[in-house]
Amino acid sequence: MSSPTFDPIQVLADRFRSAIARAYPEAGDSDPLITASRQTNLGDFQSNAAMPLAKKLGVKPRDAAAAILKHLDLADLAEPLSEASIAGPGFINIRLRADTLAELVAAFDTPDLGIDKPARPQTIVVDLMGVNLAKQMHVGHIRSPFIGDAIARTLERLGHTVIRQNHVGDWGLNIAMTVMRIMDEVAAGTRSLDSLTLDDLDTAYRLAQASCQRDLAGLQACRTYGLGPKAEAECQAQVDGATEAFTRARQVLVQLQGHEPRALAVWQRIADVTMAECLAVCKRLHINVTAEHSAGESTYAAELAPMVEDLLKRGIAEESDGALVVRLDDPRYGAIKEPCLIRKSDGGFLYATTDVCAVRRRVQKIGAERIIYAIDARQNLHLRQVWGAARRAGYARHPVTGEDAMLEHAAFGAILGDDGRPFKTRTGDPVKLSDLIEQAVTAAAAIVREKSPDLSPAEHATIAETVAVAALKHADLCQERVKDYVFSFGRMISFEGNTGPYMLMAVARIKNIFRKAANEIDPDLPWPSSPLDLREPQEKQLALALLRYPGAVRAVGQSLEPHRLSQYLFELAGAFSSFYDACPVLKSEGGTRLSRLRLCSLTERVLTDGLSVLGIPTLERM
RNA sequence: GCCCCCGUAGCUCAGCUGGAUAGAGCAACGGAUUUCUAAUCCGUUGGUCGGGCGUUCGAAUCGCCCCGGGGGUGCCA
Repeated sequence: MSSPTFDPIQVLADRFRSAIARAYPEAGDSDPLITASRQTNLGDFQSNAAMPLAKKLGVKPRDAAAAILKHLDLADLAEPLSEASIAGPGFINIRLRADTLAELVAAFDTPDLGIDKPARPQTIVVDLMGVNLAKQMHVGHIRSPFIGDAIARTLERLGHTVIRQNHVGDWGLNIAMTVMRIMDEVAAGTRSLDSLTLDDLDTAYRLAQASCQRDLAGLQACRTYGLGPKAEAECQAQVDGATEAFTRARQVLVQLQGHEPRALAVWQRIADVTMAECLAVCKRLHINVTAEHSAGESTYAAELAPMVEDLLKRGIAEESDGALVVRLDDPRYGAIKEPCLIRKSDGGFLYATTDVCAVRRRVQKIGAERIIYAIDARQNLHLRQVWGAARRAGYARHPVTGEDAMLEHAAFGAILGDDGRPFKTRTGDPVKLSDLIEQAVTAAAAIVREKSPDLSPAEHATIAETVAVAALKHADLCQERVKDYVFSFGRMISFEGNTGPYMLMAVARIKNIFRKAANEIDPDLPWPSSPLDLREPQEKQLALALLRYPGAVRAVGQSLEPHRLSQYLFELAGAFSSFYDACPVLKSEGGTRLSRLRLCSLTERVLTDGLSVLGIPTLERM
């Protein structure tokens, strides 16, 4: 739990709780309902306790507020209370004393910035990537790792044990088709495995898909409309060819399943090429996903048949039209009409089979008490089916706690273009991720060169890279994840408003103050521990904003919505900008300067820490 | 058909377990710079919170019914 020493809401809640208990002993334990005031002209905090209390006891709300006030002693914390502190139907407004606020900020000024370890850390699996072999990464792939990594970092920051899982799509018939295609090309001497690139694979993947796709509709049309023997023969040839290719692809899949060395070598090469690119992108975007987080579908392949046997034997799975399903009508399993299909009538397994198997491994072997899926919102039904099946099978029951793991979908919407339709290039192709990053870096570089001409080209390059990455990630993470959002290159890279560059700028300005301070001021000045003197309104507002940090991080841990932290950080940066404008730091003197330096330092630490929790890198200067 | 998600200012979006006159940013307009980065700050203009009914002292928030948009829906992943 949170340490009560720095949190004004906790401190006030304690006082209100006892005041309420004295004013209305018959009321029992009543929530003081302390919140930060929305209008700062009325106060810093407010209690909404009087209204529900009055209702419960059948008295007038304002009378209840007056009674609470009568028993409330905040003289050491807040500015004097009076009748005027009661507003509207019974709100009680509180303004903290500057010295109290200073004490709270000093208590908050610890290495962990008010976020202490949980009494019992949880083991949490975050499913956050899911790239597919042989497919070029495009913008559609980016939300999962952005959001998933931010959630993972948040939970780590809160003291939990987080296991990232990159659920790589590296198995199944689609992959076998590509393996077949590459094997054919190698056999024909048109392809060298050594020089294989992801672009090559992307092309091969698409060609392979097409070659296995039987155009039955076309053939039917030829016959129906009598398009002539030639057209019909061509269509027939296509269908025959596709049928043959499809059959061969199935054979390749069998070879892969049997670890046939030649097919497996090609598969391994495809996996290596894809993963190298994927992990390089992660590294460049400061996404904490590395090789050790890979848990591809192929690693579950051998477990599927025994698992399905287990389900069948225990009567959890049943046959239906030749297929094997797990029914989920029971409310305990989600009350889902559509059953979870785990084996096709031809004996093949489906992605649901693998996903059920993944729940089992994550809970039974990894020990997950909570599994979070940072996955496209469209997968919601699929996930609920998988969870229902896993719970029904007992796979979700934690071996130690004996309780079902929490299974949560951190769903996200699509990235749209200006036209409100899914973000595509002018030609209609998906936007390649590497192209998007390059474009962002180029745009950032142009701005940095213009704004900071005094820096070296090497510095420009470094800064542009970081600004671009921050802009991209921030543009995604500042939005409510479940909604679609409109991607705007100009808005993202802008320094105005709630953007990555604006946030980096706030950090860089503070760093700049300390750079100057180191030159112009005795470096031994005791600002890190000097008393805070919060006399200006901007100083108070900044202090109040700082104290909200732990709550903002916890809110993300609970809601799995990183935009809440982003929103908070933007508000903190705004409070700092107002402070920066109104309160000179280096030009002030004595205690004021020391106090302001400490305030700056704290702000910088919170901003940097908060951005790092979101996975956004910061800069010393820009 | 059934299920899920979304609808807040001209645009892009916040709005916490229901709380006061619904907030930011952009755009528009007006100010502030011999200044620690003006890449900023301060102010003005702008909204029947998709519509209705209900619960409540109090609803953008909770419930029900509509309207509009998107998505999913047994043998692809």
